[in-house]
Amino acid sequence: MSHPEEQDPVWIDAETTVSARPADHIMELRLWLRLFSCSRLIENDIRRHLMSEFDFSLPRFDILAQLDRSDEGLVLGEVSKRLMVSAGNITSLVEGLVKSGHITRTTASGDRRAQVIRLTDKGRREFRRMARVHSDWIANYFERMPQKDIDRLMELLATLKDSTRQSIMARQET
Amino acid sequence: MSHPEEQDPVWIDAETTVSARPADHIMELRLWLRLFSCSRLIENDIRRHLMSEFDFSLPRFDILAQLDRSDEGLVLGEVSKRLMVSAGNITSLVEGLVKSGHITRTTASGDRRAQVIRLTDKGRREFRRMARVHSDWIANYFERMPQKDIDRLMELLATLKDSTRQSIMARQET
DNA sequence: GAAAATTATTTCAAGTCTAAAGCATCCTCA
DNA sequence: TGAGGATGCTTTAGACTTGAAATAATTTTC
Repeated sequence: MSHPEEQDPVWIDAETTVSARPADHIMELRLWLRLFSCSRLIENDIRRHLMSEFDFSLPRFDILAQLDRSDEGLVLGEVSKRLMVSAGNITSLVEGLVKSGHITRTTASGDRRAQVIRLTDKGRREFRRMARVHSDWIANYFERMPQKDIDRLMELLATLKDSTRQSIMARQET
Repeated sequence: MSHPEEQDPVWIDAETTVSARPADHIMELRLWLRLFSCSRLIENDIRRHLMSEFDFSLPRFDILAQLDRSDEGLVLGEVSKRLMVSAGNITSLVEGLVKSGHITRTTASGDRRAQVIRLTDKGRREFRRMARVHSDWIANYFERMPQKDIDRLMELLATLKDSTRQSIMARQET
């Protein structure tokens, strides 16, 4: 990630170097890696526990979590967007959840292309049983952080999300 | 994720409710989801660009990135640990990178179980070509954040990582 | 109102990922 | 020194993931 082969031009003095080295971005890179490793650390841990304690995969859990909030169910495309995974991926997960009796799938009234999925009673019951423990795990990760740090982190991540979205948008317009 | 079915016992008044609802953890849950979505947003974007501009997958790039920092190469287990992916996964990625001529693999001197991988000249050259652009993308994500927010986020994520690690350790000792 | 463009989903191939089992090698300690 | 355990890696089966192409339905446009 460092670029030892990129030498600063000799006419750049120390002062200039600090303020004008657009090609380096070392701090940003480290921040990204740190963000990523936090995320991965937690995600892996959740995945393992969900599997070992409930024999349920994280992607399946994530879909149920989205559905638990909406009684009217959700269209597949909406689930795909919220979980930030491809549409093709959702198809097979939904198929599995229908087969295991956790959700139902019906054609949307008014748009025969769209599929609406909903939790079944079994799905809701089992999701909530898992969610109760799941939320305890999560709380544990943050347990050793002061409340004010948690609040601040929440704000900063909101800022980052906005910044990132804008950056992605901007590139797409090009 | 919300638990509408969990009613507070009636003897808990409003005051108590605020300070003593250990089973809810709504803020922590939201913080995790926000962290996760930031991470996923960025990761997905990087993956897409790496693929479309260099026809190179993110997992392969990640391995090269680890190797670029160490001239003496790395043992597979070390790569696995740093990237936080399973050992079995590394095996096939390494196989591919050897086949495409980006890295070499040799048995570690002194331990015939261990495999050391190193960048080839081609690997280093191609990695750095990609890394240059890659670090620009990263910088863009953070571009709209004030420097002091970036610094603070860096600190808070370090705190979170520690907190999370301890939480995971603590559970494993049980 | 029909062609063209868009949208929602499915299918497919190829790649990534994990956990668990297996193999080979190394280390420990009596 | 040699049995037992630990370590490093590979193999395997199965689940997840993506992007691209295909299908079907809707909306737009002229």
